[in-house]
Amino acid sequence: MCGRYSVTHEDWSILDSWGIEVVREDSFAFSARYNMAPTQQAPVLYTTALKSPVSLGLFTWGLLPDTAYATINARAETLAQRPTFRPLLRNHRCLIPADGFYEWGKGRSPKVPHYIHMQNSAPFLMAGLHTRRTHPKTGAILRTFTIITTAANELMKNIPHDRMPAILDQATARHWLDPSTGVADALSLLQPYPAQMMQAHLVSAAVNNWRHDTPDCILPAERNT
DNA sequence: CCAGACGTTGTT
DNA sequence: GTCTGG
DNA sequence: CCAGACGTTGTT
DNA sequence: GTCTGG
Repeated sequence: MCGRYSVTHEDWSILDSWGIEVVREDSFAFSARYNMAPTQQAPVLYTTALKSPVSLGLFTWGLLPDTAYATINARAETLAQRPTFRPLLRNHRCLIPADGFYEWGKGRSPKVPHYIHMQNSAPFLMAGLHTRRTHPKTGAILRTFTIITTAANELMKNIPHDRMPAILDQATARHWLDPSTGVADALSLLQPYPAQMMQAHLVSAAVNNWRHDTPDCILPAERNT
C-alpha cells in the first residue's frame, strides 16, 4: 500500500523530456512536502478531453465517488471489476508526482517506517484515478484522487511489504495520460517497477506523525526501537 | 421498465 | 456505471 | 498510512 | 476495538 509519500521537487519541467508538456492551473500553488498524508491536497497531473498539454492541479488524496466513502488506494489487479473505479478508467486516469514514499514493515512491533525512492533520487510518477464531486450543500467542487497499487517487487518484499504504488516510467507515463489509450492498454501499464532502479532505507519514527513534515523525514535512521 | 443500491485496501 | 429488485 | 478520540441527560 | 481526521 501507499499511505504516505514525499513531493519535494517543485520544478517538473523534466517531464518535457518525457514527452509530457505540463501546464499549471492558474491557481496552482505548492511547496515541498516530506510527509504527504491522506485527506491532504497534492499535485496531480491529468488530461481533459484533448491530449496535450497536461494540467497540473491540486487534488485531495482519497477518492470520493458519489456513492461511497473515500479510498486512498486501488488495486491494479481488480480495478476493472470495481464499480467505483471501472467508470473512471477511460477518462479519469491521472499521475501523481512524487520522489519517494513510506512503507511500514509488517510483522514487527512497533512497525518500522522505511523510505523508498529511486537510486538516483529522480522524481517519479504514480498511476492514479481522479474524480470530481459537487458538495450537495455548498456546491463546491471537490476533486479527489486515489493511488493505484500493484504487487511488491523484490525490494519491497525485503522490507517486508506486499504492495507498492504503480510507478510509470518515461516510456509509459504519457500513454497512461493519453485519452486515446484504450482501457486494456492502460491497464497493461500497471506493473511493479524494477527493484534494481530503487532503494530503501530506515527512517525515524517521527514520520509516523503526519504533522512532522520536514526534510529530516527522509533521512536514513538507525534501527533503535 | 425505473428505482435504488452498490461501493476499498491492507493488516492482524 | 451497472446490477438487483419490484 | 498513523494519531487520536471515543462519552449522557436534562436543563439553562 | 473502531472510527474519524489529517
